[in-house]
Amino acid sequence: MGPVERLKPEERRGLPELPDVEKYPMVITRFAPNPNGPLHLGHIRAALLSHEYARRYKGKFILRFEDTNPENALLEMYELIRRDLRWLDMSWDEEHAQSDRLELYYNYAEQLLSEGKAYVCTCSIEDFRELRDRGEPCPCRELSSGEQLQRWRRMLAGGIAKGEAVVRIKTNLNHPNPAVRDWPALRVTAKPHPRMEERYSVWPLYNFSVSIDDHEMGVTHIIRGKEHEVNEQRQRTLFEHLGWKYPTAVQYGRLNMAGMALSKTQTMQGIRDGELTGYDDVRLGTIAALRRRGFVPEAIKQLILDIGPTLVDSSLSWETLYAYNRKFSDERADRYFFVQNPVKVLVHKTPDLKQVRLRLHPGHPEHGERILPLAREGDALVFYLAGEDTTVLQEGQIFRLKDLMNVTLSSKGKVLEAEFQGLELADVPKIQWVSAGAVEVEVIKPDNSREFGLAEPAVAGLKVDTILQFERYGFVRVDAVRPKLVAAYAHR
RNA sequence: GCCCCUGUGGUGUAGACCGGUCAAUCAUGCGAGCCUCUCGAGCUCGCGACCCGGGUUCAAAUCCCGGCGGGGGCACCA
Repeated sequence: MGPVERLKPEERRGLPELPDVEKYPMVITRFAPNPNGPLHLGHIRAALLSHEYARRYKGKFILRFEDTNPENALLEMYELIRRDLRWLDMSWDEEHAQSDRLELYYNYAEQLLSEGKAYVCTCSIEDFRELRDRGEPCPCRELSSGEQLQRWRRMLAGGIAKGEAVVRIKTNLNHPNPAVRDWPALRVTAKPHPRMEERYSVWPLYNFSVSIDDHEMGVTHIIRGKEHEVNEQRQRTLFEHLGWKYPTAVQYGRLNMAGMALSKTQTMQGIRDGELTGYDDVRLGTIAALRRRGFVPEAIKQLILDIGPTLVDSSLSWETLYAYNRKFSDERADRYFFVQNPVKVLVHKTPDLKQVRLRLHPGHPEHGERILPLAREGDALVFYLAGEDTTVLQEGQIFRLKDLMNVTLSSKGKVLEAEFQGLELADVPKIQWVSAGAVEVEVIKPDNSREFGLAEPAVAGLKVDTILQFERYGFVRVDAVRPKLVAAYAHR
């Protein structure tokens, strides 16, 4: 139906246009991770969207480490995060760490205190909350700016212990959401910072440093998760105090991966307890884990961009990720034979064959060939077949050793025996096999369980990080080659 | 409890702001077939959705109201 109408192919896929682009001379976005844990799919969504938009509008993309909590920032994370971004082919035009910018935050804090737009609160958190929930000011709020500055200097000089004082931004005390009222901007911390060590003991809180940096760095579009809705309201109050224009905000919903814990806290806890093997434990949804399993960055990127910046929560299935990944892996991955739980089979009455040469990739002859040598034992050729394949086979059944020969299973006794039938391609079940020079392989499955088997000799020359397909088994990445070959499993 | 967001097939999305061309897009999934010396890939065909109820209108997935469902936030974390 609609024969003419249907021809219209102009259906635009990809991200929607960013709002307000015309209001700015240049689009500037940022990715602002807390270096307290590994990046996962959820973080990457923020990064990828921000990066993609910056590139689309020929703007600027900033990487900013939000490391203002000395309690949980981890030195190793800065580089792991950069690595993950590079792996996903993201480049950034500027890089900052908030821990380098404390003087800047202090200056603004002082300005706000002297202008009566902020105050140093020494109330206990319980007392403050009680007043706040009633919409009433705490006693500290009423003090003169001179007294505020005095308190502030005492904070900076180390005269106030952790938890004893906090700088609050004044807001409307009747704001409908109590969480927004007189929110905290800077606090005293006790632990040394991984980068700055003992140099500072007063650290800004998220909403304060984010606001200042977004303004100072000229960020035009803030793309972030909807869990920041209330934070945005808080930040707007600060922008008003300082007479700044709030950037355009774009929010997206939560991204759930079926059956996968994306939580940073849980991940870190698991690693500490030894429940998980590391940031790249194959059970995790971290970028490091996906990389380890052999997912290709383009697949992850395309999937995330296809989901786009929708405000609705999405729960992704692994199947979808697999489908995206197969598209890329299938093109690139060379093929090899692998038999899980190998079972020995003797094939009698065969021609005198020594080896067989096969293409590395069925669709790409230019990838080259591999050689599978054949082992002989007396008058028979020796093969190893996957245990599961042999249990299904019946005595008398004819099947084909793929790319080699047809045989009939003659005995399923203690040793499996078969008889040669012919070389010509036949319409019978085809199964993978290995013979001489087979290599032991350990496969790490996505649940971190192990499977063992033998692969053809050609895999011995593979390097770590190679992505390949074990035919009829799945796509894997070479995770280690010594002391033995270990492969991490991605998917079928 | 309080503040806020959201609801299109099994899943992820397009369409919604500017109602009609939407008997609703694309992908994935599932089913059938073709192709292929892999249970992978590719090709063809098929299955499958506008949360519910009102209202506005000649006309509603699209606008309004109510209900129900899902989610986020209410840290001296980010």
